[in-house]
Amino acid sequence: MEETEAIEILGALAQATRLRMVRYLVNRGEEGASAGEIGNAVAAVSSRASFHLSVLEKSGAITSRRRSRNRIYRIDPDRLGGLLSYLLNDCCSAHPRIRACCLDEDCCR
Amino acid sequence: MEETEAIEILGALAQATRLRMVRYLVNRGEEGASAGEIGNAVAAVSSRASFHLSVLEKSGAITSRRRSRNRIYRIDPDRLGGLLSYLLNDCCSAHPRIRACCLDEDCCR
DNA sequence: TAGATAATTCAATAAATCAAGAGATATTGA
DNA sequence: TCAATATCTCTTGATTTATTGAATTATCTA
Repeated sequence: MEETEAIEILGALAQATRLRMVRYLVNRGEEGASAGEIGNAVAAVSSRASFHLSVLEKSGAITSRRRSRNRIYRIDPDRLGGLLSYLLNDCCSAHPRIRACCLDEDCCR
Repeated sequence: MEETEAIEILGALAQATRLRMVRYLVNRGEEGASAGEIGNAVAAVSSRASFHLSVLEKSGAITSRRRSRNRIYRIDPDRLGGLLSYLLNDCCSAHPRIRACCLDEDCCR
């Protein structure tokens, strides 16, 4: 992953509404969710939800496709995994202590 | 880790100069580096380096202490590890595919 | 103590981001 | 085609962030 791509995803995640959207979509899995459902889940009015979803999609963290009247959003696991790999393996040179935190859920709180 | 803490670190990392600073500091390890060295390494004038270092320190990604005339900065591995753990285990519910990317450096590019 | 060095703070400006609502667009079904 | 539904785009204003150079603070050494 390129630095500019990583920065775009990091910036997309660095916002409470958007981070909650990602968390919600991870739990929805393959099924995904419509913009309306997501907006409801994170308490955002439709225009706000649409804006934040477009930021997430532009960064590549999520994908979408239209299904009837709805637009269904899903996370892109490879993309999110790619970001984590970039941070851990590339930026942090697989630092042993940082790596241990990822493997062991109870490591760093 | 709290959501607000994670967002602050994500926001700190979502900027090219700061991400390069972190990458540089990871490679410096325990030894750390002075503000001047870091500014040089990332091609930032002193006031800009100071500003970005303070953003990183405020987020908790790095720590500092004065040593003689210099201020020495170091990464906080537990804090960075905590962020990765938060993203992987908490936000992404240890999603198998995302997790695989972290463990296998060649998984998601 | 005076001068040199290292880093931070300040002031000014430019740019980006966020929020909410109004209106526009796309899709479906009667 | 018309009305209803779902989503997106645009506008406005407020807030935050980034950049630069000048001024300030802290520290060391001759």
